[in-house]
Amino acid sequence: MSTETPLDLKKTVNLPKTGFSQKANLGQSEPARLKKWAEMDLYAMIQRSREGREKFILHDGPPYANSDIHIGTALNKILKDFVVKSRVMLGFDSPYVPGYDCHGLPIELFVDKKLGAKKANMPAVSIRRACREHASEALKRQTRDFQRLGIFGLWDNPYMTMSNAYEAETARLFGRFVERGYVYKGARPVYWCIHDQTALAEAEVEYREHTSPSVYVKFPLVTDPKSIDPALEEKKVFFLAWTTTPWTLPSNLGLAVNPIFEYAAIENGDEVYIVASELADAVAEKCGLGTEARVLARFPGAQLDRLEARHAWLNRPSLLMLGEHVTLGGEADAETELDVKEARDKRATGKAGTGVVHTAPGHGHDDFVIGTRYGLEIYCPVDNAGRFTSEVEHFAGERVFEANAKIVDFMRGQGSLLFSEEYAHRYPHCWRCKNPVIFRATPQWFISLDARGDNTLTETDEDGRAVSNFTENEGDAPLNLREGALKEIERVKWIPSWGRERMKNMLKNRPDWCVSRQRVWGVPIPVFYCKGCDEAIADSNIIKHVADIFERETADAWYAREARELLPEGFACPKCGGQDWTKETDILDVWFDSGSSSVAVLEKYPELRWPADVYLEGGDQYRGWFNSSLMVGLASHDRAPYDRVITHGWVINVQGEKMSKSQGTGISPNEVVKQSGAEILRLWVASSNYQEDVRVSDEILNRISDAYRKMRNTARYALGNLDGFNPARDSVPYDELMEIDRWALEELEVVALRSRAAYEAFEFFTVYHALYNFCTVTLSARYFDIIKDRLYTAAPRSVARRSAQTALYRIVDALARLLAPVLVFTADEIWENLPREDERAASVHMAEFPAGRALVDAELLTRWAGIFEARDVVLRALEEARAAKTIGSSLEAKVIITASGGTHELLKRYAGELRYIFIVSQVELKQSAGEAGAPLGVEVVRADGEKCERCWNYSVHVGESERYPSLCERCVAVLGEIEGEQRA
RNA sequence: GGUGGCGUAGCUCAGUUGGCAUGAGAGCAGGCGAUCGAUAAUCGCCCGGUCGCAAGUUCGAUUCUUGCCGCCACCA
Repeated sequence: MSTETPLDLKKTVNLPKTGFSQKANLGQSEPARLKKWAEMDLYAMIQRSREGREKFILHDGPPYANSDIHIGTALNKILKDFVVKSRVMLGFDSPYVPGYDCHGLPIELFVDKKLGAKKANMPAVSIRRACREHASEALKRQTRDFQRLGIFGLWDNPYMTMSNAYEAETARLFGRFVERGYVYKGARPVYWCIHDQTALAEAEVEYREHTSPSVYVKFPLVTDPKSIDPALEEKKVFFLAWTTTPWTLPSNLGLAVNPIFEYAAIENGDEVYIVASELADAVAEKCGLGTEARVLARFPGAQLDRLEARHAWLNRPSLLMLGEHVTLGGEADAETELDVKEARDKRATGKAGTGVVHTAPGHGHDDFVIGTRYGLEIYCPVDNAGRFTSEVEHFAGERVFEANAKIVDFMRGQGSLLFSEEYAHRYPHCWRCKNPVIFRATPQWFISLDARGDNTLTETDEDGRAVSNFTENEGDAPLNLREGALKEIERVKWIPSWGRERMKNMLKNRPDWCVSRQRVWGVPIPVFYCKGCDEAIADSNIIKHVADIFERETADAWYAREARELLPEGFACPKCGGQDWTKETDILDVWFDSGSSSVAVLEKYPELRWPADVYLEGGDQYRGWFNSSLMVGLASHDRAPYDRVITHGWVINVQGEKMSKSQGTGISPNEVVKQSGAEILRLWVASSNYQEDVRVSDEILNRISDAYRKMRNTARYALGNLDGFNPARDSVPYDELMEIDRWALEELEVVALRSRAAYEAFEFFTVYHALYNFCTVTLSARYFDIIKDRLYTAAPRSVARRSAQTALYRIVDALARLLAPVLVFTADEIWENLPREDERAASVHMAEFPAGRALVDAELLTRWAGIFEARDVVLRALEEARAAKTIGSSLEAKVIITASGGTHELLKRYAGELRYIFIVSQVELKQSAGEAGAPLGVEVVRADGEKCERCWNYSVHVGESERYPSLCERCVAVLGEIEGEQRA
């Protein structure tokens, strides 16, 4: 026995100690850590650390460089970051080159507004400069915000669709389409303002109240009526069409009916009208034929295919066509594109139609599509100012809106009008001059989806691999773009899997790709026209020449230079030999720009490669970027530029409505970052099932903050109890660990396996829930609570304590790695606060996920599942005792358990441990003769003996030591150990 | 209107190849309590769901089928 003074009991308790603070203070700590990472150039370090590893390429879809980032943009970028970081930690070389979509209408419109009236007199080059500046500004801000979110990537050198190299490549790729025979010039209806005499984009029209004449027009059947139904023999049969744009009637070339509708022939005196059966009564009433239609015959719409009618008054055929776009009820019925919008808003509010749709291919989108399918001319006898051209009988020179009334009068006089009335509806207007617009076919450049490419690739790429795999058998005609795309869609992996179906459906019915835009902020369509003979020069060699100029000077060269300077020297028109040229004024659709990225980026950055392993974007990109990228991939490499496509849903609020900035329902990512930290936003993304729409609200973010704190505290507890622990020196071999410590490690193994698998499958929400549940239930509520006694009161270097520390160390080390892709900042902070180890990487982001063992000790886990079941029963009993005021703290309790059969055996095996597992002072185990499966009997009484001053357990041995009279036998022994160590 | 998707506790998610733990789980939130040696922490107990609605198939459906409703995206 020592004669020294007894130890200060408080000081012999091993309380947690760590530099890892409880409060995260993310608002300040995150920027500080970002600065540190920037100084050490962590991204480059990560890249170097993975040199030579298998590559995994996520190709960034470029966000639009217009405004500040939106919550949806944040969701997208954070998900991408999860992918890249987790692939790095799975051991891949996974670089990330972010990009920006810089051209296009919204920027140009913004600049228009800023320049105001000045713009009219400005040269295109100046406008483009202003656009370029605007995009640069926006992308700088976005870059700053993305970095603030903890997203790692090549931020110093992102790709920009407006860079000279990119613009040049875009032009070259257009040349590639030309070379393969996919490009043609044709007419297609677009919004047209007859006041400003310009085409308008969808975004440039606004809907306002407008009154139009609503007319029911008779088109006489030319085909023998008895071929439809014998009952119609010898009758005067008419198709009855409805429209609110009578001025498009002179351009009528056909009538559309829905093949799956039933149609009826209704009688009116000696005339018979064909309308949709379901609308027959409504039409009859409207047109004054009585309240009930007299039906002579009924037949399916499909039966009317390709029958011939005559124009309502012109001596010209009007072809019967079948179209799914024909609907019943609502105002969309007999309409051109202009009114279809209306139907969207008002859904079948009134039955104004007839089920027979007047079709003018030059004046409506549906009309155009169906007209093209049936080989009709895209007829548009209306000039830029909205006047009928001279070929229009009776109305030449009339302005279309004024012509409406004249046409109605004319039809009334001539007998083809059955009924007309004024009709109020919403109609598109020019956003600038506020006048109503029309739909009018104008010349545009198209990429054909059905033309056979007549110039298949024969080249090899840099790796010497043949890049043509379009045709499997020599001699077969090459697939066209549509067929090629469908084939590739089959091969690509879609996540979620229904993406394939969706992509296919979209592709099947899509019309040719109109790549013309009548704008200046973009890549010009590099085509020349001969002034002498009007020949269009769309030639891939010429385009290559132009692209090389773009490469040096940006595409501004198109506007800054004369045509002659852009063409090879001495170039003459192959048709007439002329040498005077004009330049095409249209620019390329921005989707062509971004669609070019796989080639313009993946093949240009040395760390990347074509094709990409994965594209990851919102579901709106099926028709957008996924599609345009696929087209460019096919034209350039005969293959999709991606092997996998992952899509995410939209960010919506609690009511399930989409986030809207204008309605103030949006949550700004920058606000969240400022108030709560980027970690919270990232954790929110991880917690959500992104494959569906993702909900966000203040409440949800608060929950996430709570979850963050819980995980942080869990890590902090482990770190605090590892103070002074040296893994190399103090670790206890696995086989010598106490069983509950092994249990914790087995549970860790299960979670680690699960998380790894979830990362591999891009199921981050599974990672989140697995890790969060592990922290709260397995660790905090169970393991940590149970080992607390041992950690605090056992001798610091005792095997018992080191056993727990060994487990804690491995757990928190693994936790940091597994959390790293999500909690980028916090995981790194945990990493820093782990006990030093020589081979530890400078940042958790250079480390890999825990390797994981193949085998888990399932038997051990099953045993402990049984123990914890019993524990739950005991805890309930303790709660009752607490309510009865028998005990307060659970250490004041002694638990008497009665069990039978297997349960008894199990508990007996751990008899010595039970008091620690239940966190009570004493446990008495009794065997009952009850049948197997009988409920556990639990009795709770006051613990025997006195409370030990040091460990707070109750013991009958307190007071037995003279030196430490207030201590239990355990603590007396521990203090002896400590004193021994101090002497040594 | 077309195509695709979603709908399990207040919130985020599990789960059910249709019953074989017949009583649908977890965490958070809420209520009550314990502790005061993870402390702007920690632990426990309790409350909470007619698995969107309605039919059908079946001995039996939240799970299968159909229809409907609601919400979202793309498109017309």
